[in-house]
Amino acid sequence: MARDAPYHHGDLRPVLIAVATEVIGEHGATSMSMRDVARRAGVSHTAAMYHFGDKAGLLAAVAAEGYESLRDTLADAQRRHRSFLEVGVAYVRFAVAHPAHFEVMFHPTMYDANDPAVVAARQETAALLYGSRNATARQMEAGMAAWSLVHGLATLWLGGSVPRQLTDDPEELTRAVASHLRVRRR
Amino acid sequence: MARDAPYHHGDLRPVLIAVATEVIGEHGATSMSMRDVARRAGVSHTAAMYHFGDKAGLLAAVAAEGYESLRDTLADAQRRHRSFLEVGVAYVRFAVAHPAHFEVMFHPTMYDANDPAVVAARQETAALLYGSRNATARQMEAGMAAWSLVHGLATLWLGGSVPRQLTDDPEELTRAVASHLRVRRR
DNA sequence: TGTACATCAGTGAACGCGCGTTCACTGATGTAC
DNA sequence: TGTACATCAGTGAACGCGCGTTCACTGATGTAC
Repeated sequence: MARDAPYHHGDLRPVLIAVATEVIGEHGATSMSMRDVARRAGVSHTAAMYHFGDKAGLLAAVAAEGYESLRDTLADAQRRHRSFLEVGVAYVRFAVAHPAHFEVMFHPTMYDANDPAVVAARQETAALLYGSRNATARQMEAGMAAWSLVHGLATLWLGGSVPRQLTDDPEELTRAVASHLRVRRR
Repeated sequence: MARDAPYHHGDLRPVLIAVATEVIGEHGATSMSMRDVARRAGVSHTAAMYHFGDKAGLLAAVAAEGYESLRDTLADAQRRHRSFLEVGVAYVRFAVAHPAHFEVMFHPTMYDANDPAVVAARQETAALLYGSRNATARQMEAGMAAWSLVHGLATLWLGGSVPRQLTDDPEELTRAVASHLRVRRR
């Protein structure tokens, strides 16, 4: 790979993000190092510094990609099913399918949380969860209830806190758990 | 402190756990180092190795202490109020008051999750959340619903994902959010 | 009441390692004229 | 169509640092006789 590699990689930035995501999935975000990521990408570690400035910059890129991907996933579920339950199911499915992105996204002290790309995608994601961009306090509370439920379920699942007896399938679990709750009409 | 310290500390183990918790609260669990903890406790870092074997051992002790403390907190709320809502409120309050313990507890890859003290306290905690030690699948699902809700809320709060407009008080938020949901009678 | 000895609880020096960051540099590419 | 030059995208060596682990050792304490 390094044998016939041209001096200019041509597409290094997205490759580094993908490799970083892979490493984070294996060993966790704080164990990720720029040197390891660069090594796996077949490139000097200073090349990674060039593209992201520092380690926090690379993690910010992972977080931004995660929020964008989650936003698209939720928007798609919303458009196809027009069902809040299905949005929640899509949320859990995303978390389980992309644990590395999920981990980084919700640990904003690890990266620059004011990164413009992160802020934009995160706001768009939140708007989908609150049901509207200019939600009332009551709407936001109801949105937080739903968000908390699926976020907690996803987090507990990833952390291995869900009893094995229940089910092997996170999607099935989400439906079963949600069936025990209903939104109160106030 | 190091000037007149006796050769035998006399109570080093709990002190090291407390210092570790402090460090984790400041910089996160993966940034915690045995050397830093020992340094802050005024003791050689090999003394810390002696008590916990390795870094994972110290984190297991923090997790065990966390589960025991959470178990006591939830049991107390249950005993005093006989209300599931109050148990949930106590859960969120615990997480916000003890973010370091909370962080370690739910990242079992960081420590030896089969540590007997951890396993015991964790099972007792789970039993409180499921409402019973020998719960049926339906009971466990309902328990997971409540647990997910408060766990998600606590996690999102600690991660800074709750909009500032809502409230500054996590307990108030928990009550407001929970008021939008009711348990379905099936 | 001594005393010998095992065990417990700690010290401090040394090791090799991977890390992030900095630096001077090079090779490839795009652009103005 | 050339050519000069700026900019972009990378290299590789060097730095100082903190880390976990290991090692031989020491000082204090508990226990058997």
